[in-house]
Amino acid sequence: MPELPEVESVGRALAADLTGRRLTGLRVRWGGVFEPSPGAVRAALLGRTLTGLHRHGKYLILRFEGEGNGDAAFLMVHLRMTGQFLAQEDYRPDSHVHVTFDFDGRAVHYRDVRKFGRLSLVEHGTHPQALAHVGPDMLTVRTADWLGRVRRRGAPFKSVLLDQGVAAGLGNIYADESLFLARVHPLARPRDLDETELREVLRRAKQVLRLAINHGGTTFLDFRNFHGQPGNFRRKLRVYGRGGEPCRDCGAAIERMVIGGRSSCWCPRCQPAPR
DNA sequence: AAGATTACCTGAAGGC
DNA sequence: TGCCTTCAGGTAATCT
Repeated sequence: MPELPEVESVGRALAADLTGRRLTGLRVRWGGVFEPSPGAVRAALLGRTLTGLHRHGKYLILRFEGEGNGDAAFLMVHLRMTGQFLAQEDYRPDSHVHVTFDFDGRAVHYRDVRKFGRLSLVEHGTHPQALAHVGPDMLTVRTADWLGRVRRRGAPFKSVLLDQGVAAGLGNIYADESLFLARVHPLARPRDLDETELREVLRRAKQVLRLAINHGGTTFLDFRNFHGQPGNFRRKLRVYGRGGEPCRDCGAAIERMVIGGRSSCWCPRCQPAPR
């Protein structure tokens, strides 16, 4: 599932391959991925050049310029659960490929088995509001800003980390990993922790995100990897998906429970239960 | 009004 | 050519 590190990796690959190229074709098999509509996206972007790509949390924002009315237009991408961009030369689209972009003859396929992902047109004027509901990026948020956002929260820390309005980018995997590294129980409430503990959670979150980026992410299919193999961070995971298995640090059995509707794993010895 | 629950989707896995 | 249920998780909408 793409979280911040996987989205970062996809974005880097897209930027490296497509920046400066012109969108010459748009083949749509299932128009439901586009907001507000395939026609609007086609009218706004076809014939224009991809001039920049930016990531914020789990969003990718593609900037298109040239021709048109002179103003830049943006395509805001969220891969949700199973969205992928694939560009292997010999790739044969299957029934889950909903859109194929042609960039000067180079085909880039958008594939999404569960159809949760969205490719949203953002017109020039509405650009500032497009991400208004999303908090600062988890990788670059300033400590004082983040502390102010979490300090009074009474929900389980696990849920606060997943709240993209607080800070954007952590998903279920890296939220569990961050709490393990910080030695904080997922049910601990931010308002009950002291500032040192809160700072440690943020420090560890940034650390694990950077580490995962350097390993190519955990589960996404990198479109530059013609084998379609996943990133290799999976083997580094300390608690996520390891319920019942021994903690790599202390050997205790990793526990699992549902918190805020999300499967959550932690080590009962390394992350003692809150009082 | 923050916190909890459900809807959106499909495929894998497991029980029987 | 087995059928059915459960699970997986990001976010928006809908609840309490």
